[in-house]
Amino acid sequence: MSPEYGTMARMAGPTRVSDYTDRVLSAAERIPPGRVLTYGDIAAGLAEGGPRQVGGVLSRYGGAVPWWRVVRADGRLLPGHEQRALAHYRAEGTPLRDGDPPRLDMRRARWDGTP
DNA sequence: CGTGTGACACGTA
DNA sequence: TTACGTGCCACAC
Repeated sequence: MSPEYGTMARMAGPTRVSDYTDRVLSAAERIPPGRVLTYGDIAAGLAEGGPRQVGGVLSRYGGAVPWWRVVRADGRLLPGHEQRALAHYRAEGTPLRDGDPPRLDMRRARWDGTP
């Protein structure tokens, strides 16, 4: 078992993280390996908040979930984490458009939501 | 209660 | 193709 992000997040302080944070992290966790969702996709799926809110949550709690599966709509890798993300993508077989710099092949990597 | 700030999205040049 | 402006929405000051 994979320890859940919530374990630490909820126990992190006197006041538990907002439900919104909970939902965002849950959404990120259910993205299958080899697939990705954009910040906007998650925001739309939650029907709450926007892409920037999702990004904000991931920036703070991303370390507890597969953050590399949540990407920008243009397919560019997260600045400052390109190598880390790339390693995961290659390991999971996530569709990439090799080049310089390498980018995600959003057309094929984007998860339609069906497991 | 106004202003600034983001791991964003999208249209336009 | 990249760069910039505008819209967006929750949150800290």
